[in-house]
This record gives sequence, C-alpha cells and structure tokens, in this order.
Amino acid sequence: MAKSGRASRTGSAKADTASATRQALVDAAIESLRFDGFAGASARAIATRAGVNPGLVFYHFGSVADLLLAGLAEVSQRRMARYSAAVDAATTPAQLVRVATDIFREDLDEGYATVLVEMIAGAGASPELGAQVAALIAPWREFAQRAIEAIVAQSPLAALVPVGDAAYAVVALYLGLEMLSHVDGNREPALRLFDQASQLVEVLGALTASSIRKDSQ
Amino acid sequence: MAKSGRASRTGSAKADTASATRQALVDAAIESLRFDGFAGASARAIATRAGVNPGLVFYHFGSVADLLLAGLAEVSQRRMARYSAAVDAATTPAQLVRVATDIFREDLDEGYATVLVEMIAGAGASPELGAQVAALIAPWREFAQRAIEAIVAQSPLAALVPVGDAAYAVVALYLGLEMLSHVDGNREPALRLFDQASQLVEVLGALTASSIRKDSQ
DNA sequence: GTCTATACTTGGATAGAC
DNA sequence: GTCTATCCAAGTATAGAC
Repeated sequence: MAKSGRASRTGSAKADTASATRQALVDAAIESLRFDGFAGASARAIATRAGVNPGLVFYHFGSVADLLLAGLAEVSQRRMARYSAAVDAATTPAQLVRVATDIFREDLDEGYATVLVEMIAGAGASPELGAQVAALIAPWREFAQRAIEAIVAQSPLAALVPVGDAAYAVVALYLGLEMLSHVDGNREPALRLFDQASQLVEVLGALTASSIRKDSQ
Repeated sequence: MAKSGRASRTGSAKADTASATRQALVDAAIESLRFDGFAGASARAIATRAGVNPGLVFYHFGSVADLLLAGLAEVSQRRMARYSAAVDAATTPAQLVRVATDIFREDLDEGYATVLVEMIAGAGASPELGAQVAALIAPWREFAQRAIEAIVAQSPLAALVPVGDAAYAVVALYLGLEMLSHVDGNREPALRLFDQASQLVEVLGALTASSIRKDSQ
C-alpha cells in the first residue's frame, strides 16, 4: 500500500478510483497471462478477472498489448527487486547460486516465469511488440552478467567463455526450464539442475581457491 | 511426392483431393505457427494460407488444436529424420557437436524451432493440449540423451551429471535460445554458444584421450 | 466423403453517458 | 476524467449442398 495512494493529477478526494482500476487491470493481466496464456489474455478475459468493463482496457492502456506489457513490466520490476536484494546479501558464489535457486523456485511456483515466457512467445509474431518485450528483458541479461562476473571473479574460468555469452545462455536456460517444467507439469528436473549447478560452483570455488593458494606460494 | 499419392480408402480416381487438402492444411498450420504465432493461428488464418474454406479445418481435424498438433508432429518427424541421419554419420564427439550446430542453425532459419516454442508456450494454458505437446517432445529428450551418452562415453565426465538431467538442460537451452534470438531478431549470440560448445567438446575430448592414455600406461 | 454457406460466439475498439 | 453500452470484425463450428 501507500504506493501511489491518492493524489493523482486530478487531485480528486474520492480515493482515486482510476488508479485503482489501472492497478486491478495490471494485476488481472498478469493473472491472465499466467492462467490463460498469451492467446487467451483477451480484453474480455482480463476485464472479467479485474471485475471491470472491457472498454476500460482501451481507455487506460490503449490496447491489450500495451496492458500486457504493463503487466510484464510490473512482474519484471518486482522480481528484479527480489533478485537484487538476494544477490547483494550473498557473500560467496556458492551462496549466490543457492539463493538464486530459491528465487527461481518462486518464479516457477508463482507463475512469474510463465508470464515472461508467454510474453516472449506471444510477441514473436509482432515486430513492434517483440521490440518492446526485448527491451524489458535486456536488464535481465545485464543482471545475469553481473552475477556471473561475481561468481567467476579472479578465477581462471573467466577466460573460458565471455561473460556476456554466458549470461545469454543462463537467461535462455531459465526460459527453457520454465517451458519444459510447465508443459510437463513437473518442476523437479529443473530444480535438480539448479542444485547441480550449486554443487558445481562449490567445487569450482574450491579448485580456484587452491589454485590461488598455489599461485601465491 | 509419392508419399501417400492416390489410394485413399475411397479408392477414388480423382487424384485424392481430400488428402491434398489435409496436407495443405498441415503445411499452412506450420506456416501460421511460424509467422502468426500460436495466438494468431486461427482456423481462418490457416485456411487462408492453405487457400481453402475454414470449415475444412474442423472437417479434417476436428479442432484447430488438433490441426496444430498435426503440424507439430510433422515438423518433429522431419527434423528427427534430419538429426538422426547427421548423428549416425558423425564419428567423433566433436564432429557430432559441429553437425548439430549446423542443423540448429537450420531450425532457427527455417522456423522449425519457432513452431516448437509456440506450441509449448501456447499449450501451457490447456492441460489436454499440454499433455499432447509433452508427448511429442519426449522423443527429443531421449534423442538428446543418446547423443550426450555418445559424447561422454568412456569419459570421467559421465559421472558428473546424470545424462537424463543433461538432456533436459540441452532441450531447455535449445528452446530458450530460440526464444531469445527470435525476440531479439538476432541469432548470432545463440550460434556463438554452439561454437563454444563445439570447442569445449574438443578440449574435453583431448583431455579424456590423454587421461585414458595415462590410465593404460 | 468432401466441401461451402452460414449461424452463432467472442474479441477489439469507440461514441457517447455520467 | 472515468466508465458503459454498443458496433463491427474475427473466430469457431455445423447444417446442409454437392
């Protein structure tokens, strides 16, 4: 709460019904992407979930696509805050991967990953929408790149694969794991891979530490 | 040609117009998934591409979803033949990865990967369709697993990650790379990763060979 | 058996009410 | 400024023509 509270440009005293409607529509758009998919996320479907008239989609957002983009932007923002806080709190690479695993599990269970996948797949047919979705996921590539840099910092691994390419692969893997686990109705194989990545990082960390010890002898 | 030629159960001499219609619809469904996306692949859109009456979708396939599944099955079958032949021809792991890279490039350029991604993402909202799509991609997981087994055979790597999980990751990565490269309109980063995988396998192959030599000394 | 014309439903968008 | 009633286009599905 207290996010945008009252105080719109109209300064109306009547509890800012407009921004309440906007927010209800954005929340409903997210739900609809999750449960109806991009194909089923129509103005009617979204408005029904929000409990408002379908016309309000167009009044407040201009088009269904723009409302869906607002939904994706909100999910992206919420999750970026979550991931950022977790990454800042982690002190070792192994900790970082473990905490990322927990948040990824949330992404699967709460449908955030589904929203992202539906928007990317749905936007493929439209160049304009595609470009806007691409702009919204670009920060995630950068975020992944920073996280990877933190993991491989001062490690001989850094030279093996360019971190930009590695970040690209990590984001791609994230998307693919969501798709497979969602269509299979089974998230276990995906989570197992995260656990294995966690172990791999621990092993690499130990190797790097010992090689650094050797170097400084 | 000469695939099912004439000779339907009716035995009609008039060039089997029915199966020609069916094939035109399946081909159009594939095109529509590729260019219109799952959301845009309506009976009308597909029938227009095929140059036939929309009602024929329902006469021949019962529903749009079933026609789309037929399209996916056809793409899957065509590509499995292509991949299988290539894998059989490759004699070394490095060759295998290189040849897989070439076919993956085809998958991106010819839209086969798009068809798969659109169907998986589109099927997410419907449990029935989801299960059918899952059944169609299961053979790909098995195929990936066999290929990975061939690569890591007699290698110490085999013990690091279960091949089933590795196959799951490879398929997920394939799907994610298609999504990212499609939405970005740039396939280069994805192809670069394949090249790097190719180099990695060559390095691992050399390491394994030398360790085997050592073992047998 | 194959296909077309058409009925019916849902979706996108806006003119006008409040 | 906010919202609703309503119009038109597009989608699904089938009854009936050939």
